[in-house]
Amino acid sequence: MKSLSIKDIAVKANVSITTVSFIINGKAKEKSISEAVIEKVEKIIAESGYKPNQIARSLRTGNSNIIGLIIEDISNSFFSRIARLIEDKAYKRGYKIIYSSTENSVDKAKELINMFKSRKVDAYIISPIKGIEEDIQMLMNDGNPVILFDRNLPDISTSYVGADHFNASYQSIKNFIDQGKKNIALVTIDINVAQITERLEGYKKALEDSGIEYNEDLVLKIHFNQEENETIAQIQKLLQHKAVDAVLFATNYLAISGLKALKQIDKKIGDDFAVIAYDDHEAFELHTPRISAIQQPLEEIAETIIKMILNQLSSKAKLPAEEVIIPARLVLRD
Amino acid sequence: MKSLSIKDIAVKANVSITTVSFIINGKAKEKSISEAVIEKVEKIIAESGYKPNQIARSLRTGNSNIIGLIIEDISNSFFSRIARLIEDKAYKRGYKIIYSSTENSVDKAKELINMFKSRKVDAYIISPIKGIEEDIQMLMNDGNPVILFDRNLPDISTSYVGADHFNASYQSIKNFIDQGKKNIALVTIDINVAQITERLEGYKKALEDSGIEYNEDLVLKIHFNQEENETIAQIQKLLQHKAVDAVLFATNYLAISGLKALKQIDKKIGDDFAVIAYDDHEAFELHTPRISAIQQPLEEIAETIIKMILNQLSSKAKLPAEEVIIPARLVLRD
DNA sequence: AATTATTAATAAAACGTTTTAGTAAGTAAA
DNA sequence: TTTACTTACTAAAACGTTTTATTAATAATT
Repeated sequence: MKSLSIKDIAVKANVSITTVSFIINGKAKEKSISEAVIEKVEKIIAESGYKPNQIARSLRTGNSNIIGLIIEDISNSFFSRIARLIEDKAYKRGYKIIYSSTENSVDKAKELINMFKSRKVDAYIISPIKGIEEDIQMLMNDGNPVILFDRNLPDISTSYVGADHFNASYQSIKNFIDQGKKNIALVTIDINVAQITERLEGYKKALEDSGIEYNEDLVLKIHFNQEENETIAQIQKLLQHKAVDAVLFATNYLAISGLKALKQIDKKIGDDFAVIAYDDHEAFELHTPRISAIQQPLEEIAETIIKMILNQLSSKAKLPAEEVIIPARLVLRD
Repeated sequence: MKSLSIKDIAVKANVSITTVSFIINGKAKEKSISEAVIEKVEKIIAESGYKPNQIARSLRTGNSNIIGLIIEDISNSFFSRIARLIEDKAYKRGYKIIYSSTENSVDKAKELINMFKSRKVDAYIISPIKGIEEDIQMLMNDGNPVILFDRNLPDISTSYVGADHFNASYQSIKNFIDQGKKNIALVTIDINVAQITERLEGYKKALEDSGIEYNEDLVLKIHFNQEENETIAQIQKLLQHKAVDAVLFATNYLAISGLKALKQIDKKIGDDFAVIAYDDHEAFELHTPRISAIQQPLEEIAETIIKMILNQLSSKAKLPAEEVIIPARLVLRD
């Protein structure tokens, strides 16, 4: 019933708790425990199926081998895919992930940080939202490794990994222009984070560089958590009333709403109307016609995050904040 | 730097650790601590931002307020959506979720169970795979609440929550037959779990009840983790060489592969060829034509799981295993 | 006046580890 | 023959809580 403790093993082997602990932790050699004892204890451990209590271990050592992952919403495919990759890579290095979704709520994000803190996670991977700068700063002051990803907070100096949103957006618009598009719309959200504003900046710069005047009416900013029906209606209005010949959607779910919008009105994607989505989605490959998309290099982002975390964990000194910007890829379809 | 402990609070308030602990845990009244002391201590706690160390707490009390969630793959939308719902509902009741993906590997699943065990999670929610029956039985023997979902293990008596796969499948095939379909195919996977075999049984029974003979050539069993390209090729072969006039895909990712397969060959979904997918997906609503799908009641499943877990957690005695089968819904499109 | 209850608090044990600081016995060096 | 090292092992403290048992003072009851 009750699970075995190190003491039970010690009694069975007729040695001290200390000795068992040394053996468990691979310090037997270093602490000059005899071969005979090592073997005996290891045998007993294997036979009994004893597993050290990680909680007691954490309490004593102060670390948990757990990394906290805070994202916006695990049911969004961008996050679930990256979570899966991070989980995988962390697992291979002996770390577990606890994740939780903020749902874009500052309060929930703060609560999550507190809960991770009181569970003594070893490091934090956060896709942040505005309003938690102070909490993040406190984590760093306390000496915790913290890596932001996807979104960066400008007012705070943290390590960050993300795609080159500005350039990806710039290239997409350039691509439209090269195809001869004149009235290029952008459908984005009204969230004030770098990752989103960069997409707008890329859009503006590409127009400017090609001598096309920026027209505010062609930029639709969707309220970040409104009902999808309203979003669809707004997009329909944008696309019906203007001579729009190309659209960049700043997120994949906006693009999905956009495609739903198009289904209901008389506007077909084709030679005289082009669409690109930011962040790929299974539906785009399947859509008729197939939808072009900007792919963020998920694998590379996850790998970089884990490497940076492990670096910080293994270095005693606090490392300087490091920003890694990874190019995104424009995948043209049909 | 170093975080505050209950001792720091006790010293500051000039009371004992015990007193502080009673106050933190809402036992002040019951233990007849005076109003004055309660106020003083609470003020100090609020001002200092002290948060109890959950690890120490867990070590002492033996529970963690954490529920372990073991699923196949968090990047699969069925699981990520259900994970999100479970997380949400658990959170509202004061529980946190740690999830991890098994990737359909027995070894990884066993490891995960061990890791949850050594972290003393309070309960387990598992979408199981064959081969871990013993480990699950051990969890239950140790008195842990365990709920299986999505898939059930026949050889073991556990609480289970899942959709009525047999009937959903049966209804779908009936629907095809009512439309006059004669050569109805099933594309499924070669995994031997109840949830998948029930879909096959529903298919067979519906044919039988309508006097259509079961034809093995119309059932394609895909190897569960093969390359998608091969899957697509196999589906194409099935659909090209037979006079197939309807297909039920037993999972949403098989349906997606199927739609990709159809894109490449000369077979259009329409009056003389119908398709239904098991488990809905964003892409289906968007596809031209829109794809009919069987929707599992995610919300209801998640809610039932959490209720059952909380029930088991709050009851001292071990409750008998309970199976809840929830009807699924066939959503016909276009 | 002596006993019993109540109130308001606390000391100390326990949870299961890791790790520091030993000890005791044998070996090598002086 | 001391002195110093090495080998093989262990006792006990510490991590930060919760909880049981206890105390001391005051109030209520006989």
